[in-house]
Amino acid sequence: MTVATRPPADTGDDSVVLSQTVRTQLRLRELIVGGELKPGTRIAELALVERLGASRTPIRMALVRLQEEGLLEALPNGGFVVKDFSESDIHDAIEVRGTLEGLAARMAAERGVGSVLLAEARDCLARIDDLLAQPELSEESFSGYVEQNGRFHALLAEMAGSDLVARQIERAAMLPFASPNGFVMAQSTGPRARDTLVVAQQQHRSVLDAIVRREGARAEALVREHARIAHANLRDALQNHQTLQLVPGASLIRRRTTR
Amino acid sequence: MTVATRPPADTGDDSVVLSQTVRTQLRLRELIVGGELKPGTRIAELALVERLGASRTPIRMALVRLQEEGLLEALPNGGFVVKDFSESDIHDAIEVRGTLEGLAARMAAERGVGSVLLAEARDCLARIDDLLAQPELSEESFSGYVEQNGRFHALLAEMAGSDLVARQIERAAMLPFASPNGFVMAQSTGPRARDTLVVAQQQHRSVLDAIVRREGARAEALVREHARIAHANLRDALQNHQTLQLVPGASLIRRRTTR
DNA sequence: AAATACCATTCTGTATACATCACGTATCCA
DNA sequence: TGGATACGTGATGTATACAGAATGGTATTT
Repeated sequence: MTVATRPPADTGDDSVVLSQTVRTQLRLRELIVGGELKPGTRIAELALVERLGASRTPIRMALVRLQEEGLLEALPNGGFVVKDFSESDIHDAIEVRGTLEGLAARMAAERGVGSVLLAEARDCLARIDDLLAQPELSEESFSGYVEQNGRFHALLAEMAGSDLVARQIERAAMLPFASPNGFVMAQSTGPRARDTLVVAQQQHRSVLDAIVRREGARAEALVREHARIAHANLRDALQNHQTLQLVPGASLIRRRTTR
Repeated sequence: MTVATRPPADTGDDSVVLSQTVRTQLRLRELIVGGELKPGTRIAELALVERLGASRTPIRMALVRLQEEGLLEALPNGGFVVKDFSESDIHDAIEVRGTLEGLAARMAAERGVGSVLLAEARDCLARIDDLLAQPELSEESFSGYVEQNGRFHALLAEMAGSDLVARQIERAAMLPFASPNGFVMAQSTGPRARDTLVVAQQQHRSVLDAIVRREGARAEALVREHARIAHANLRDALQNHQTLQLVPGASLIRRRTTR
C-alpha cells in the first residue's frame, strides 16, 4: 500500500485530485444519503477503512465534518450514528431554509443588486421559461429545471451581498431534503408535474420583481411561501412510496410506525 | 510524556474530565476570541502543540470544528487562518440570529408552548425585573442580567419545539458578537445603561405575551426588533474604544482603516 | 432460571513517524 | 541590477501504533 501521499495539489488540468479527507467526506455522504448506511447504525471506522481505502485519520476528519453538517450524531461515549429525521424535522428544515432565503431576498431588495447578478437571474428565469414552453415535460426538461432552480436559489443567496448570510443558507440547505431541489424530482411523475413548476416559476418571477422594485417585505414573504411548496411535495412523497424513492436521503426519513 | 491516554469518561463526580479534542477546542476558542491569535495569522499546528500540550491529532480536530464554527478559514493550500469580521459582517450575523429567533418565536406561538417552559420563561422575566428594580445597576446586576438574558433566549429557542431550529440558532449565535449577550456588556458603562435593559426587558415581556396569545407574526416581528438592539450597541461600541474592549471577540473586528 | 460478575474482543482517542508540497532564500544569468 | 531558477526548510496530510474504555458474551452463583 502506498504510504502518506500528500493532499490535493490541484494541478490545474481537468484531473482534479482531491485530498483523502474530501474524497472520504463526499463518498461517505453518498453512502448515507444513498441509504447504504442506515439511520441508527453506529459508524464503524475500521469497516470504512477497507470500504473506502483510506486510513482512519481522514475518515475521522470526514466524520467530524459530516457531524457538523448534521448527517451524523456524536455518541456520548465516542463514535457516530447516522441521524434519522422525522416528518416534522424535515418540515422545520424547509422552514429554516425558507426563512433564511427570505432574509436574503429582503436584504437584496433593501440594499440593491448589481446589474450583473440581475442579468444572470433573468437569464435563469428565461431558461426555465424555455423548458416550460412545451405542454409535456421530458425527463431531460426536469433535470434542466433542477439545474436552473438550484442556480436561481444560489443567486438569491448571493444577491444578499453577504458571505455570512450565504454561508448560513448553504448550511441550512445541506440536509438533502432541505435543499431547494429536495422534493422537485418527487413531483416529476405526477400528471400535474408541469403545473407545479409553472407555479414555482411564477413565484421566482415575483421574487425577482420585488427585489428589483426594492420591496423587501414582499420579497421576503414570497420567498418564504415559495419554500413552502416543498411542504406539499413532502406530504405527497410520504404517501407514494414510489415517488419517495426519488427524494435524496429518503432512507433517512423515519416513518411514523418505525420506532 | 504520557502516551495515548483515553478520552473523557465522565466519572459522574464534579471532576469533569474532557477529551483532549474538546479541551483544545475550548482553549483555542479562548485564544482566538481573547485576541491572542490575531485575525489573518496563519495557525501553526506545531506551535499549538507546545502551547497547548496536546498532540497534533486532537489539535487538528479542534481546528476543523472551529472552522465549521466560523472562527477559522481554511486556506486553499492547507492550514487555517483566523477570520476577521467587518462591521457589516457583524450586522448581518446579528440579523441572521434575529431572523432565526424570530422564526422560533413564531413557531412557538403557532404550535403552543408547554406550561413548564412558560413558567420558566416567566421566572426568567421576574428575575430580570428584580434586577432592574434598583435605580442604579451594580456590576453584579449586570452579570445577573447577562445570565438571565442568555437563559431567556435559550428558552425561546427551546419553545419552538424543534431541535433542528434550536441547533440552527445555536450555530448562528456561535460567533461571539452575534450571541444575544454579545454587546450587552458594552452598554454597562454608559449613563443610560439601565434604560437599555429596561427597553429590552419590555420587549422580552411583549414577546412572551405574543407567544402566549398565539400571535405568531407579532412574536416574530418583536423578536427581530429585539435583536436589533445589538445594532445600535455595535455602533456605540465601535466609537468608544473603551467599551469595545468589553465585547467578546473585539479583536476579530476589522476596523475600516485596517486593510 | 435469572441475575450478576468477569473476561475478552473491539473500538475510539491519542501520539507519532513519514512523505510530499509550499514558501522563502540564495545563487546564477542576462 | 533585476529576474528567474534551484534548493532547503518548514509545515501539512496521511498512515499507523498504542493505551484505555465500552460492549457483548459467557460462566458462575444464588
